[in-house]
Amino acid sequence: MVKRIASSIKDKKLIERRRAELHKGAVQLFKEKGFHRATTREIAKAAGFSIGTLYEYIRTKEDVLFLVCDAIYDEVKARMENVIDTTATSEEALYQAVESYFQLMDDMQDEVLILYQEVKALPKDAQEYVLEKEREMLGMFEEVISNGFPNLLSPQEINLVANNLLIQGQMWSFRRWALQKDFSLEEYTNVQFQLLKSQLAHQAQQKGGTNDAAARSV
Amino acid sequence: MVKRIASSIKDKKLIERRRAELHKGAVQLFKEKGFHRATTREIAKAAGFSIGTLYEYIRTKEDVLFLVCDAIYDEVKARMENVIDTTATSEEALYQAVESYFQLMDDMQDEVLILYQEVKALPKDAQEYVLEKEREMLGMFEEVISNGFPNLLSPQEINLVANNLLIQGQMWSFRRWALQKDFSLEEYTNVQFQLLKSQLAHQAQQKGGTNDAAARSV
Amino acid sequence: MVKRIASSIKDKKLIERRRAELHKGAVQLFKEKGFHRATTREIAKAAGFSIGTLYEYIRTKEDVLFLVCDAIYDEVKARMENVIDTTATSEEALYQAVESYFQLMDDMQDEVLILYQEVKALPKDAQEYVLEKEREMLGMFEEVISNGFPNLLSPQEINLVANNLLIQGQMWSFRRWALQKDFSLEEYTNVQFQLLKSQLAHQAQQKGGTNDAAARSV
Amino acid sequence: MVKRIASSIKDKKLIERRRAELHKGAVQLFKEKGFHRATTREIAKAAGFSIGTLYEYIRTKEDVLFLVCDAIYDEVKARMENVIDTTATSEEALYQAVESYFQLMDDMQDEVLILYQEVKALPKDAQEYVLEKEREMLGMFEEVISNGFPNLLSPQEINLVANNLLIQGQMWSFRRWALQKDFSLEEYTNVQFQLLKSQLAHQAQQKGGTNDAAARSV
DNA sequence: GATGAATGAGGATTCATTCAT
DNA sequence: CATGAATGAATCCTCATTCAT
Repeated sequence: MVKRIASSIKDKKLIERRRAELHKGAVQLFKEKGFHRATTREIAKAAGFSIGTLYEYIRTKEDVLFLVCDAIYDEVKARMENVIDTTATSEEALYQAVESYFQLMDDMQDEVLILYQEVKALPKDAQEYVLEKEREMLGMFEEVISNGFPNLLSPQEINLVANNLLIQGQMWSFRRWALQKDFSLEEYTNVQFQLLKSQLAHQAQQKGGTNDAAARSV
Repeated sequence: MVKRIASSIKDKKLIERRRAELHKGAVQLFKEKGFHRATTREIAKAAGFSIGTLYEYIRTKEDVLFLVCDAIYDEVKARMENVIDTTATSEEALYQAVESYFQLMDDMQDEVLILYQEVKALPKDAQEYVLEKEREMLGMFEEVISNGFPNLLSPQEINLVANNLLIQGQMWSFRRWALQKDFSLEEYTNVQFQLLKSQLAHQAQQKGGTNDAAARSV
Repeated sequence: MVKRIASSIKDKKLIERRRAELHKGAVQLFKEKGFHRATTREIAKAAGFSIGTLYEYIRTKEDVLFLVCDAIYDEVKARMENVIDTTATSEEALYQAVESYFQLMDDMQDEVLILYQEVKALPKDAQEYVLEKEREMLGMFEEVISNGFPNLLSPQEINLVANNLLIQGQMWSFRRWALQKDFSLEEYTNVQFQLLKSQLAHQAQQKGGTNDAAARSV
Repeated sequence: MVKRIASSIKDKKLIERRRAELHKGAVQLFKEKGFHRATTREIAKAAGFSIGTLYEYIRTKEDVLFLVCDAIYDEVKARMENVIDTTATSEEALYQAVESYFQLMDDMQDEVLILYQEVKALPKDAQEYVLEKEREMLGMFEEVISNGFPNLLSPQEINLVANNLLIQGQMWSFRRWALQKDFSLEEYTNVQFQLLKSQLAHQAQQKGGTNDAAARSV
């Protein structure tokens, strides 16, 4: 499942270091000009090395984009894993997850935007790889939801709520023009929370269960 | 606010006809290869005329993209106006609007995808124009919501619910890989409805109002 | 067997004209710098058009080389066909053929040299095509020899004599440094003739045939 | 006339050893890809050392080619000197020389091919050096011919027969596609012998000399 | 109005060579 | 002596755009 980018450099540590520099420069550059308008020379410059050196660490321009996308998911995963307890049975776990996720999307706004706008520029197999990563994220949220509110939602509903949450986080980045002038991140998080709670609480009510977490929590 | 694409052709009818052909060919082509990978020659061919003729109806390649985007919004607007009654005070009006909108997003999946992936390739002023169109859409939904459920939600909440609905329609297209294998459009619409209703009903309940539409409707 | 080079130009006549210009410029250039050292821009310039125009008539740099090689064989074939009578049963026919061939090799010295030095730069399939052309040439000589001196030589001997003649013509070009300071073309032709005659005459003698053309002719 | 390739290494033995490795790897590589398509990195790898080390033993890529060409002539010379007696006055000496030479060309097919296809890639002065080597070879053959058959042929005829023999040996390599499917090396040698003898015998006959070696030998 | 040949700026990629370790 | 990371000039090719017919 892991996709490796070939490099003619032998020193593994060096590859890692250089690619981190590359990632940083490229994100900045892609944010400004987009992937297509950025030339390989500009990418090299932004990363702080020569065009020749750039090509010691990648094979094609598309590799740079993939490197960026891959690194984004690595960081998202790393940060979410620190925060999420997929076995916790409390509603708190869900809220905690959502809050952390929204915070993460706020921290990585530029990266998320790039992800949204440039994936289709990736070669087909890399696109597939990215989708797989998204599916992992989705699975994580589904788990948190179903653990937090067992027996409350149908699998289909869980799936949909997870999808909704996922893109609500991402839209904070790609619809910033619509949201960030009316909401602070805290407000955004709170209101989306409130609406989510309403959904769950009402569902719980419908089920009639009085000992139900969602119902109580409202 | 309306942006006009210059053309050296005088006959208005002809321009319209040609641009319709252009739109159709271009959408198909952009769906397959994306805007950047499509060459002007391919665009001309897909539209059924020569490269020389293409440039009689547009000035730059970006114009083609803008033409496509513009036409999308024109159609969205036309179809939504037929269906939406922004003055209706019934919850039904909202549900009606959402259902129509989701149906529209299903009909225009390819176009929506292009919109999502290629706007950043537009020149800045055209991007601004597209954002304005999105704002109009947003305003429309806000109106339907606030008319359907007066006094139920705060302006901020209305804004957020409208944004959520808008992208829920669009994600049916751009997350089709995650949604369309688990949902038919009808199912998708129904479940999202249900969740929306839950939100509104629960909000109504909180407000304690017994004469409230949302509360009754559940 | 015919290999076509793709072109985006529709006018067949134009293609032919332009490619003739291309051939002429390229031969001159390749003679001076060799194929590898010649840049595509230089090729375009030598042919009298822009780099963009060059690529309207070929797809890759290698195509230029193939075009040149192909044109060489076309001309060789055209000129030899005018001169050779493969059905003639006279020794004169052979001598006539050889003389014309040597003259041709003299006229096309630069082209022959290019052929010798650059074929291996062609893509595999084009190399195969060139070999096929050489085989045709070989067959032509074999026919002239066996018609000119029926029953004198074994097929193997015919094959070898044909090969010898073929490269004796070509070496006039590629070993010019060794030959052209000691021989005029006429001398070279005469001496090689004389040696060839000796071979045939002696073979005839060996066979004891007194009515044999080769024996008498000496 | 000897061209020295500069090296920064002091140890003469080491230089010689390294260059032998280099020669071996390079011939193999050039045979497969040709000189131009082979990169210096590939050359280094084929020789079994690093790119840095390669450049300790040569100064430019062309040096590698020259090294190869030079080594070829060294071996040709060494092997021919063992075999040829340029003072012998017997026809046998010539036949002996030719047979050995053809055998040598068979043994060094790949090298000969490289020589034919890549000399023009050498710098001008190196090309001159190679020509000089060829002239030496030519002189050797001329001597063997004129010693073997004194007074039989004019200097011009000797020159031409020598040239013919030389390239008949080489064409066994560069026209292998035409020859090696119809002839074994032995057959090729025998038939070319026979034809050569015919020439000489007939010449002798013409001269009327009855005590002549060539005439008797047939 | 329509056509398509011509243009050349621009961009991705390669690779011979160097030099610090 | 050996290594291999770094360099950037050089090169092939593409493609948006123009304009004469």
